[in-house]
This record gives sequence, C-alpha cells and structure tokens, in this order.
Amino acid sequence: MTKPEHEFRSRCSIARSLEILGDKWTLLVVRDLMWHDKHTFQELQNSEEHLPPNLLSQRLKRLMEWGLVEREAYQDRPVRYRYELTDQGRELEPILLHIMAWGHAHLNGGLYDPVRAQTVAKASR
Amino acid sequence: MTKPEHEFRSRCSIARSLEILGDKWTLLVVRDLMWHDKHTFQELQNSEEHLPPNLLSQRLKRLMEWGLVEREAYQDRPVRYRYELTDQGRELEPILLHIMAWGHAHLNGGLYDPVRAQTVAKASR
DNA sequence: CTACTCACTTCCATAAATTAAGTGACTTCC
DNA sequence: GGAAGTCACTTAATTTATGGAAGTGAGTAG
Repeated sequence: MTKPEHEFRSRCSIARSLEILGDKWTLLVVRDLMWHDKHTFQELQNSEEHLPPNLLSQRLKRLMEWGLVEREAYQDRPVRYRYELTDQGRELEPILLHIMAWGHAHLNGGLYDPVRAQTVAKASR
Repeated sequence: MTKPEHEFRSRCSIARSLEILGDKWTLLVVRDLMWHDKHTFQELQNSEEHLPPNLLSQRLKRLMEWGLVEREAYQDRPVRYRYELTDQGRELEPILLHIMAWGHAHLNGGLYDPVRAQTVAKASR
C-alpha cells in the first residue's frame, strides 16, 4: 500500500496520526468495522451516531487512501461494496480500547461493552 | 470536579470521548503538558505545530471544564497562569502512547521519542 | 516615555460539518 | 409495464469551526 503524498505539519507521530484520525467520526467508523460487524455503506451509516453519508463517504475515502480500509465489490449491476479493515487498520484496536476505557471511567459512565471490557483490561496490563 | 452539563450524542464511550478529544489539537496540548514540560500559554503556543492562540484558549477552557486540566496563578499583577494536567488528564497517557506508536509504525516514520518508546513498549505488552 | 513581554481576545476569510435533497442503477410488487 | 423501494452515493445550501493576523490590557525593563 503506497501512502498518499502528504505534507505532515509536524514530525511528531501523534500530530501525524491526528491528521488522519483526529476528528469526531473516523474512529467510530473504525469501531464499527472492527467490532460491530458493519461493512456496507448503509450499515455504517446507521450507527448509533448517524454520520451523514457525505462524511461517511469522505472518511472511507481517506481511510482507503491511507491503507487502513479496503473494499471489495460483493455484487455487480449495481456494484456494491463491502468495507473491511486492513491489518494496518486493525492495529488501531489498542487505541480504541484505551479511548473506550478512558471515556467509560471519566465521562459519566456510558455504554461499555462487557465483552470488550475484558480486552481493555488486557490492553492496559 | 463536576462535569459540565452536556448532552452526549451517543451512549458509546468512544463516541463520548471523541466529543472532547476528537480534533487535531486537543491531544497535542495534552502531550505538551504531559511530556514536554510546557505549562504556560506561551510555551504551549510555541509547540512544533503552532496552534493559534484563539484555539489554544478554547481548548484549554474545554479541558478545564472537563477536569482534565487545572491552572493556578504563578504571579499576580498581571495574573499569569500555569496549566497542569489533573489525575484524570494524566490517565490519557496510554492513549497518547498508542497513538504515537501507531503513527510511528504506519505514517512514514515520524519522530518518536526514544525515551518514550520504552514506555510504549510497556504499554503494548 | 518607549519598548517589550505575556496572556489572551477580536476580527475575518476560508474550510469543514451539518442538514436536506437528489441521482443512478438496479429489484420487487402490483 | 409502471410505481415504489433499496442501496450507495453525490450535490447543494446553510451553519459552525478553523487558521491567521492583528489588537488589547496589565504590567516590567531600560
């Protein structure tokens, strides 16, 4: 996977990551692909947070450009795609887990998948 | 610390966290407070990424509202503040470490503090 | 008195997000 | 065969946020 031509604003790895992941939606798309078995455009759009289709479209494009997501047609006429995380994308899991754990601990509770909780415990060991 | 009145868009802990942390600047402020010994407005503003003062001001306000940052006056006339992470704010460290590790691994290298690298290794064990 | 520092705030042009509606390629129902 | 529906988007219009520059107020130093 070739990375897009992109002038990073900083040499800091955190700042660089945030240029791709640093918004309110991108990691939710990753969450749904990773854990919630949502793989079509429609499924992703119908997440609890209801991200609008133009943003979903744009975010998927960016994730694909950076090689975090791939899609393959699951039917022709009309062509319909199934979106999947790549290995690189799947490596975002610890980030998601820690963000989830932190939010759960500090933001008035919030839903916290008990199946996942176990994984969080593992990640923070 | 009382949390601000806030209607979260979702019950998901990740979505909630992203309402506070999900942008390109907030976690960089946290990074500078946590590791780079930057504590005054000016020091924070002069980070490598040069966030404009209006955004720094707004981000600090939000971090303080949520109890992740506190400030105390280090002088009067004129009053000057020193910003510090609270315990809650310091608990963001694993998130930063994983974002740093991921960015280093996948975004064309990027600077990666060798002192911190050790901590990353520990966090991902 | 003048210049300078620090910690902001205000202003403004641009960019991004939100909301709503529309499009194209079909499939299914009557 | 026409009408309605589904899916995967795109386009347009409005609102909000961002980024860059300049300004302000309270001082200190020369």
